[in-house]
Amino acid sequence: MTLLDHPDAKAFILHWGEMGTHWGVNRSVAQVHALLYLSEKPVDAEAIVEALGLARSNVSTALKELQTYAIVRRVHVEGDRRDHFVAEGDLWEMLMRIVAERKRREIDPTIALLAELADRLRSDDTAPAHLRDRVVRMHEFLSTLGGWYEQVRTLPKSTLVTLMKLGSKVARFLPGSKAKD
Amino acid sequence: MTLLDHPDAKAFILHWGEMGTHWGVNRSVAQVHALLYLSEKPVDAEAIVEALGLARSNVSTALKELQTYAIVRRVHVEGDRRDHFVAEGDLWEMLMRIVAERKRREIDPTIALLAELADRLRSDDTAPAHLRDRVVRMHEFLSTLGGWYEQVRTLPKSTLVTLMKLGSKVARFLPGSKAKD
DNA sequence: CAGATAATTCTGTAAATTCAGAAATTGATA
DNA sequence: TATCAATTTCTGAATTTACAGAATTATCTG
Repeated sequence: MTLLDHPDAKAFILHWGEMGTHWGVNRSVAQVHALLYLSEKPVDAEAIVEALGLARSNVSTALKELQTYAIVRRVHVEGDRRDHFVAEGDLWEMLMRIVAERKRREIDPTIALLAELADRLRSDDTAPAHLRDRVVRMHEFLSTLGGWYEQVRTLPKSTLVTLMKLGSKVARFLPGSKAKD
Repeated sequence: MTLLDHPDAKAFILHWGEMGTHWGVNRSVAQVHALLYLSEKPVDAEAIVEALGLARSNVSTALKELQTYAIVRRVHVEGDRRDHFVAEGDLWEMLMRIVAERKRREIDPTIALLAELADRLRSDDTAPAHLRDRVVRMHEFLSTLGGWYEQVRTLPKSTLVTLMKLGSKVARFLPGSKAKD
């Protein structure tokens, strides 16, 4: 593969793989994603195998995982019966989808558990007050954060980008703020 | 330890430990943190060992790690020469510190690498245009995100809480928005 | 300063994760 | 419906990571 011959492409892919391992995604998954992200055209599984030196099976698993994150999709290339794959090119979109999936997998179940614990502790006289307080607080915190996320994700991307470009200047527009920096 | 006898405390700690493994922190570190978070009083290392059934060495390592995140600190308890530890109780503060540390450890080096790659690709005629474009875009994206974070973290916590409670309603206050929901 | 206790670092082992190859399945074509 | 390519699933091996215990270093007390 010609793309992979480029040392900077290789550096990107290797680094991306390491990043993955620090963020709860396995190295192969992250590398496959990096390769697809850099690639101009849809790539088939066999080409990924050759480019990254992974086993066919791993590539298959990685592609499946990336598709559940919805940051890679299967496309059909005319005159070729093999499946080809492309990565989401819009980075903002990519980030949103990863966040959505991780929330679904990990945060939501955590909130559910905390709700249960908090609920039980509230009606348990024998429970140490401090324990109750801490669990309730954590539940409230994550729920608030989750609720905020659910709201913000409904905003159009353009609004989000505007907000981000504003940076700390958002504060200016809040009601009750004397407009200064 | 009396706190740990409570089944809900145990459930919290175990779940927190699993969460850790999905977010790039090892189980012991997350469990020690959970225990300290739930505990009313400062806890010494030996007590943690007994409560969680970990080796003394692991507890030592975990405490060190939590201190580099600055979400646990050492406190002195009168009349006891052993070190005792307490977790940050303000959850918002806790989150900010974790984010800060992970950015420092993982995001900043990534941005630095991308800057280097993007720079080299810009002055490399032989590089595929698409590769250059993708790397440059990723660099810009992460830089923007990083810059946004650096700005937002300077805002007072109260402002941040206000912003969060506002949720999607922030959009209303942006210049050029016809105030509706 | 000697003895004791606490804390950290080092090292071998256990556990968990990742991954390659084999086997099984799917699905397209003739 | 038989065949062949493509893809996925399963399983054992290899690598990596987490951890317990031993050894070392630091700190406190009398």
